[in-house]
Amino acid sequence: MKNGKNKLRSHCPVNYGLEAFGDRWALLILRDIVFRGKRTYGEFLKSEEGFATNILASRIDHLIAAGILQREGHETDGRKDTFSLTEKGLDLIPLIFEMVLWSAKYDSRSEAKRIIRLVELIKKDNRKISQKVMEQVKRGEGIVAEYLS
Amino acid sequence: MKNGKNKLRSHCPVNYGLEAFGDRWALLILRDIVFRGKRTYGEFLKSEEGFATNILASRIDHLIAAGILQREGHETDGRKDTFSLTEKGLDLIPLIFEMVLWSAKYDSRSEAKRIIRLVELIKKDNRKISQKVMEQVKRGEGIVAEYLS
DNA sequence: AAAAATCACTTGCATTTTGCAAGTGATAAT
DNA sequence: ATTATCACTTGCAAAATGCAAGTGATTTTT
Repeated sequence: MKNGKNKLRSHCPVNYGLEAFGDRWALLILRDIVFRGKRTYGEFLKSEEGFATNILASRIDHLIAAGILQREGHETDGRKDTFSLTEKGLDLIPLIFEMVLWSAKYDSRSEAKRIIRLVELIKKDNRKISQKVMEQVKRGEGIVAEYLS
Repeated sequence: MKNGKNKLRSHCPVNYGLEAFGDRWALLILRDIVFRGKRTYGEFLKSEEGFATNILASRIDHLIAAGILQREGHETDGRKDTFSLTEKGLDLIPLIFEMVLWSAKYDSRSEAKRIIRLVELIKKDNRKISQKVMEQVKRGEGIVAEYLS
């Protein structure tokens, strides 16, 4: 991974996206925030895909440098920081949802089966449901129960 | 990169997408096909981001194993193969378009400025324009002139 | 028909990135 | 005061990447 200070290889929109968030681990952090309402380093670390501690730290730094994530001190525990999506990060939700749609269609064992209601809503109007979810995530809720199963 | 035979780390829809096409180079191949109408190894190699020859070969293999790309013999030149998107690959176009939208919004130097018309159409109705572009790409046209500038 | 060029790779090797285990220093809980 | 928890960093082996230099199959040029 390159850090935010290196110049981009190109300003092609696809390449820009890739360099900003298109890293395997970086996108999983965003998923954890959006779908699981996670907010701290320790919570990210518990993800089933298995972050290495150094990689997680470096990806968080990268996302912050890219203006996608922001860090604040934890309200009650001085050891922790709280991470949340900036406006720029929230705007990635429609893209993540398209990814969910695609995987739901092509992965026969997709866990998207547990969020059929949400998948239907994305299919119907991604922009609309994304807007709604962006508000929820902004309030720190993650994907709420109403979309599950 | 892991090859198609390794099992997935998870069937989370986001992770599935990442393992299938969510590699820096893999997505650039798709971009080259969709936006530039490229079809051969040599054409991909010329991309401004600079593929290494071995990486390009391995990513093509990966995309084929993932069922996103397909290989056919070139019509007139026996040294070449022609690569094209499968149905599964074409279905990634809406996702790529969301990426373009996001980059257009946040990269002040985005080359998306040269496809303002297309960006507007995506904003208005991604599904609709994607459908149209899918047909064009299927015919081997890449993004056509009407969307440029 | 022979020689040269093109094309799609593969190979070898140095550099970079990853993944794991084991710290470390700060805060919190007991 | 002592121990645990948390968010990292460090060190190092293993894997992936990037580059240069092949290689073998066509195709083009002479």
